[in-house]
Amino acid sequence: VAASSHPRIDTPAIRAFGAWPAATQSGQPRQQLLSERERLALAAIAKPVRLQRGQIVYQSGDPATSAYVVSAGAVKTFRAHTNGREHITAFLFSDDAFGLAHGGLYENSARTLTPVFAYQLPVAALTALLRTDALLEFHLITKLCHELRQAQGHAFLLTHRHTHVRLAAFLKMIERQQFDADHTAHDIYLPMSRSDIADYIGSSLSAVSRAFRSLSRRGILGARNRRHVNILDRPAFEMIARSV
Amino acid sequence: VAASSHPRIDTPAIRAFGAWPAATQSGQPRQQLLSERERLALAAIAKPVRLQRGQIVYQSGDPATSAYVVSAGAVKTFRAHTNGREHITAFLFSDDAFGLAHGGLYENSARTLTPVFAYQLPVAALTALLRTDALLEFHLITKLCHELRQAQGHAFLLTHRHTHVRLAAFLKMIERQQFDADHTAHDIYLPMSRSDIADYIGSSLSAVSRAFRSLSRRGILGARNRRHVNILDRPAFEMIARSV
DNA sequence: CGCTGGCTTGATTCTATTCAATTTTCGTGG
DNA sequence: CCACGAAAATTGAATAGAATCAAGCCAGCG
Repeated sequence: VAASSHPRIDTPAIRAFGAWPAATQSGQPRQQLLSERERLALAAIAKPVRLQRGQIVYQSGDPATSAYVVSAGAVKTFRAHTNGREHITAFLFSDDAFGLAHGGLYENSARTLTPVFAYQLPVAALTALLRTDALLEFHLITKLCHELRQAQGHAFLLTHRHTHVRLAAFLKMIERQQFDADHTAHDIYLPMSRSDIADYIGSSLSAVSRAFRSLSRRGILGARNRRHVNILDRPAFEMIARSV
Repeated sequence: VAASSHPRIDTPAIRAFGAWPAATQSGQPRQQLLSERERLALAAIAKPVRLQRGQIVYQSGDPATSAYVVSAGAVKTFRAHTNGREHITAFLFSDDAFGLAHGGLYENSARTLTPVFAYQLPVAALTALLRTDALLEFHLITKLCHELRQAQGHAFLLTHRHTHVRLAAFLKMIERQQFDADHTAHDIYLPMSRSDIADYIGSSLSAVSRAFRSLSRRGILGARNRRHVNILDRPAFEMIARSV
């Protein structure tokens, strides 16, 4: 949290892997995209919000008045299947953005998984700001490319037949997220329920449970408890996840 | 082709549904995002290319030297599964853009499905242009949001258990695409093979074939031939596709 | 210490995959 | 223009993995 290239200040931050080799710094994973100046510009129009765990941020179909940038905590975005089940489009963590709209209406719903600290950016002010700041826009484009790759990766993950493969790919994704945020911690923290995982990887709750069981019975996965797991057999794990 | 708001000129065009209600014109589906000025600016750095059917545009992992804008024809982007099968990330048509990179390398491979006329935009020139043109960037952001929604929709589609539901959702997506491009034609043209459809909706070739059969046996789908289908029972079709 | 919701586990059912055999379509050269 | 060969698509039979339904377990919390 401390030893970042930018000191931790109370302004919105956005991180992503660059689409193109970054002019500023290359090979560096998922670096902060915004300069101090840009973060201050965003902070000028942003409203800091604290949300408690399990709170709805917005509903699919609501008028899209704001975009959001997560500063701390975890959020899921989702939409409803006709059968009543819920499809999770994405899990969002620190320095991620959400609030995608279509024709002025939110495309998905959003709910917090933990207590969340976020910045709320009114779209009117945001678009006005963007029209005048080409560099800020460029950084936003980089972030959007990142989210697009993530969404494509999600779709790719979903095409695997075996639930344990989808689960391994999912865990790898979360691990990567967390490694980028904090290089020290070395178990995987899962802020979402088994049910949420099921709704993200497109399996039933039972299948997810069985897949966890299967991976730990085979000595590939260990668990401090249900929300803290760690990879015991890295090669075997990669072998399974790389099926993705 | 003729009665567009912009006369058909030899410059790159990009279309998308706006994320926010368009300031210029609202409710209008998938409108042209670029002004004459912007298209000319892009044309100045673009190289027009003609590609024959089935040609590889680039391979996953190649250095990403250019982005592409399709002017006419159809393209697929895809990546390989470890089992040798191919996962199709997207089908691209007129006024769509492709060439997404990660760290300077192409994320997917791209191959034409038909003869294609496209504009090749060198990334160096493109990023240079973007840094100076905030409005062009803003339009690009709109397009990226559109592609992100498409990718999320793709992932959503993939979570359905029944192949005929995935197929119906896919056909609806293609129909929508083509309706936006040409409001007159009223059968659905499928430039891709059954195998490509299978690789997009995440089913086996056999399952796709059976799903087509099932829909036509039930009188929901008609077919002039394998590449031209039409909806016979719209309510039933929507009922199935709306499961998505 | 017991309750509640999240999670695990078991038995059954069902659909899609797989493998394999045909049939159809399409491009090419006679 | 037709015939051929190759590729694409359809169809069939057997199998396997996942969904579903339902019952029990566990953990965290009052």
